[in-house]
Amino acid sequence: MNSKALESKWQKKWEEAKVFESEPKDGQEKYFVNCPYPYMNGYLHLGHAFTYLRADMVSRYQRMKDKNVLFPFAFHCTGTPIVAAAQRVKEGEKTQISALKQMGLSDSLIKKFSEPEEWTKYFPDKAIEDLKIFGSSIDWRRSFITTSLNPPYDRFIRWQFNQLLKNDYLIKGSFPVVWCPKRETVVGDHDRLSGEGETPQEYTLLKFKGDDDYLVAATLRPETVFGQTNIWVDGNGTYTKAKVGDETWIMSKEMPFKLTLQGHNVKELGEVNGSDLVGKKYIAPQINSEVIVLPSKFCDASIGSGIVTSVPSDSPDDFQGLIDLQSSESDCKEWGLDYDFIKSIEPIAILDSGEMGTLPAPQLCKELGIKDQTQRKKLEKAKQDLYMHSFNNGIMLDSTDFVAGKPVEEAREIVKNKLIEKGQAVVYYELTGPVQSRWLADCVVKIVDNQWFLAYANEDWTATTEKALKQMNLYPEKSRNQFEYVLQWLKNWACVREKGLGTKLPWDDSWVIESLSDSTIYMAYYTVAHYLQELEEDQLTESLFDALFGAGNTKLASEETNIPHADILSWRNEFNYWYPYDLRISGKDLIQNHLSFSLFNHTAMFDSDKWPKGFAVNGWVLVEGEKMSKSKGNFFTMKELNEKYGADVVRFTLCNAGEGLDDPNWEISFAETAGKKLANWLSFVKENKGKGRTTSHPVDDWFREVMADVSYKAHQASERLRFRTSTRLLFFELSQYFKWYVQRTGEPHAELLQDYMSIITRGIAPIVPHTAEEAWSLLGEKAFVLSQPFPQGHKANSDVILGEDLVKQTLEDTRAILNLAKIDKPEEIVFIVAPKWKWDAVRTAGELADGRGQVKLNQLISTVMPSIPNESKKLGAEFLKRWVLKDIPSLGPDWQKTYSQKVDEESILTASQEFFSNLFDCKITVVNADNARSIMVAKGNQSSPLKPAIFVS
RNA sequence: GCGGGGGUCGCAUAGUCUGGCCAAUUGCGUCGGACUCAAAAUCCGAUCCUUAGUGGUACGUGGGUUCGAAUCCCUCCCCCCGCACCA
Repeated sequence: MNSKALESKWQKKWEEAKVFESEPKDGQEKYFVNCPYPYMNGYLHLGHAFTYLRADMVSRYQRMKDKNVLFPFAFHCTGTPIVAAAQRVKEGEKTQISALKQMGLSDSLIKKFSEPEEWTKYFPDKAIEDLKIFGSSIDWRRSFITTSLNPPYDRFIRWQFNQLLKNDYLIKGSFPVVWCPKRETVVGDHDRLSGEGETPQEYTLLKFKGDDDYLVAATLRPETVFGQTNIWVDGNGTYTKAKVGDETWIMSKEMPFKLTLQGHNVKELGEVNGSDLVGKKYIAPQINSEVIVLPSKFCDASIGSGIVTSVPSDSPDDFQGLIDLQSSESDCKEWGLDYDFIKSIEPIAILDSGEMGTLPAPQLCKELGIKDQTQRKKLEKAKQDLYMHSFNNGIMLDSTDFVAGKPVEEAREIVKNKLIEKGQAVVYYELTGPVQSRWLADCVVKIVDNQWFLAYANEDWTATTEKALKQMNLYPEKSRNQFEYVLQWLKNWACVREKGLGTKLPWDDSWVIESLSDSTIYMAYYTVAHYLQELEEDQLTESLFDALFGAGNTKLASEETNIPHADILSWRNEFNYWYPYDLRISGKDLIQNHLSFSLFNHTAMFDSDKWPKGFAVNGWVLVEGEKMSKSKGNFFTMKELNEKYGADVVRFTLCNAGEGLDDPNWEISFAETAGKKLANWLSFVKENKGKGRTTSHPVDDWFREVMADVSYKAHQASERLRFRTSTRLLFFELSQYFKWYVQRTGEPHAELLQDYMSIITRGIAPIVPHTAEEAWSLLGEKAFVLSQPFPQGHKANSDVILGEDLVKQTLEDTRAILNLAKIDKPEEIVFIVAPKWKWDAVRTAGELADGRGQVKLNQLISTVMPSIPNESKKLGAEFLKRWVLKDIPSLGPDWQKTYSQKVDEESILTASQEFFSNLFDCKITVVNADNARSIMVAKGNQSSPLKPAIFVS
């Protein structure tokens, strides 16, 4: 039977037996595991598969630990990407349509994809298919999609937001967004022709007071106002004069529109030539002294106001502009400027930037050899370097008044707020870079009023959430630092959008709840999803959700909904049975948003006994060490992988790809060979069922202990979700031991052979469930292996292990010697074991050893020498010296324990004589050094306990 | 820059918390051998240097602590994740 037929055979059996349809069971401990639902704008890929495999392995492992396991799954459709993509299909956009074609969709199907609904139907179906073929142990009855397309879930989210509002977790404010003026709409990354990743950036717009108007200049560095010496304008440009509020401002032509979008009341009055401004004087903010307007070539009308405040001490542009003017009397004359006055302008030191000094801009310009202000590239770099450097290292000088001595990072906020307070500046936004919408318009920043925020910055809420985090299990534990940091660092989250699929805000249907905010407590919904999904819309009342998930009255809910009271009670019990969830598994990128949001919302919505119990995070799947991407051609969907390799191979290789926070690395070459390894296991089981000898052999004890030991370690690893370690131990290492065992005994003992097959089959069942089921049935078992106990084992008996280690070590040493001596066919091999007196000496040394295992040589010699036979006294002294000075340091602190065990080297090696002689095809002699033949005495003197001397000829 | 995680024998990974039993796990690759007419598969052995074995060098760089460091401390270099309206 090929692997695919085998896999679907077992999937069908599981489905028929409904083993994954989880129901509460009194008296059985539950385990609820889940992972974030995928976004439904495409097929599931290798990256999804990794996280979902982890969830599935945990789920199956816990099942084998006799837990009642719930593993549900759902589909995320909230947000703009689906809507945007559907819109593109509607508009007949080529790239979008060819992307769908590449997914293998037919033309007629693609036509339907102009409606978002089609996406939310098609891809979930495909995802279910992929995950079923993958062998996922999911309770599919509880699945659903998000958004208003699914009324029960929609009502659940509405209930959640009503609760959040009622309990003051939502606050209102304003928020800057990227805006397309042509389409009059917010522009997300998915709606851009260019400028992906660009965001609104906050500037401080400084106001320079003139006789009857203001010049305005935007800056990212308000703390540098103390160093202002002049103002720059484009002398050849044209500016606009406009009424802003009650004041008259002069600014770039583009700016009035931007100001309007940012909530200002603007009325344009007319044009002003830049040249008319040159030479005028205005009062600069904060320093309240007059500064002169000067011409420059670097003023950019598309950013800010097209007017720039000049701080030559800390801005390379400003410094160079000034130098250029000061070195050209003719230019000054042309602009009608007083050359002597211009020459008298000097940079004013305002901050100490450490290694760059107190006048960093002049210094940097000199260092870089900048000649004039037209060297844009060099100046741009200088600006970038200086900006970062000062921000991180700068300390404000004493002359800077109320921020003296403060780091730049702090001073910036303080100065900005002070200027705003005094009416000398306002907050103003620009984009971090140009953005073009797919409606071919240049985008700008718009301030959205009435924006709702989830108040994650709220200190009380944060404190409660930190408490919840403290009680959680984290896998790996070292991710805790990151979580702790994020909880502190999270700001209020703008949780509603103007467009996209989703749930409408209950009290204002012009807003849609955004995708990260409608997915924070839905794990609770899973517990009763299969009931709620069957209800009529008018039954989905607030009182029902209160009764199920909150403190609501079940009788009241029953009356309002006409749902039998007993049903509501039983649903409520089911929620109480499963919740809280035990583990949520996701990629590490979700620590800083989704997982933390989820924790916040749990503390807001539920009592502490319903707070999450565990998070597991993992890295991003790499393919052959590279990031998976469509452009690199190493992008794999679950569908194609399932088809190409079969589920168990994908599971096996993905599991082996990595664990912990590191990025797992999936290797194609391993996937190519892994199928054989699994098939080999099945044939091994088939061939060896019921086989084995019934007589006993000395090495049987060893193998029994090894199996217990490996099982023990694998169990420990699995408890920590380290399934790769567990698989390596059971599937690879244990089979190495088995090979050795067969080598040693010729034929394994029947009972141990059956144990061996049972342990591995059960141990790999969470990882490769289909292969394991098949193996289990080949072993003659009727029940599913998925409900068998996971191997637990115990710590090994070290005496037994040590004896066999001696044989292994001796074999390795013998091989090494034969190899080095270049002897292919030895005639005789002699193992010369250490004499009794050496053992006695070593044990005595062990008794004399201190806490660190150290032994004083003098003390040892005087204690041991009397009992060493006369003829060996000289040898004895040498041996003791070597033992104390060389061997002990390399053996480690607890070396005594090893040597205090009962090991009879002579009899162990003698019992292995046949093994060695078969292997080397020669005579094997084991002899005690005391009885060594004369030619071997010298060799025999080299023997140590557990390290026999070896003589080959 | 900030916060977090890393850099290990051709590649990839374990070991680091709790220093010594670590020349260091496992997979892949490579080389040699067995089987075969041959190949694939499978099995056995080898895979830092040196050597009739217990030696030398080595876990990003440079220092330090220690009898002893892949493991602890400090410097520097490099890589990955996140830094928000994107799901």
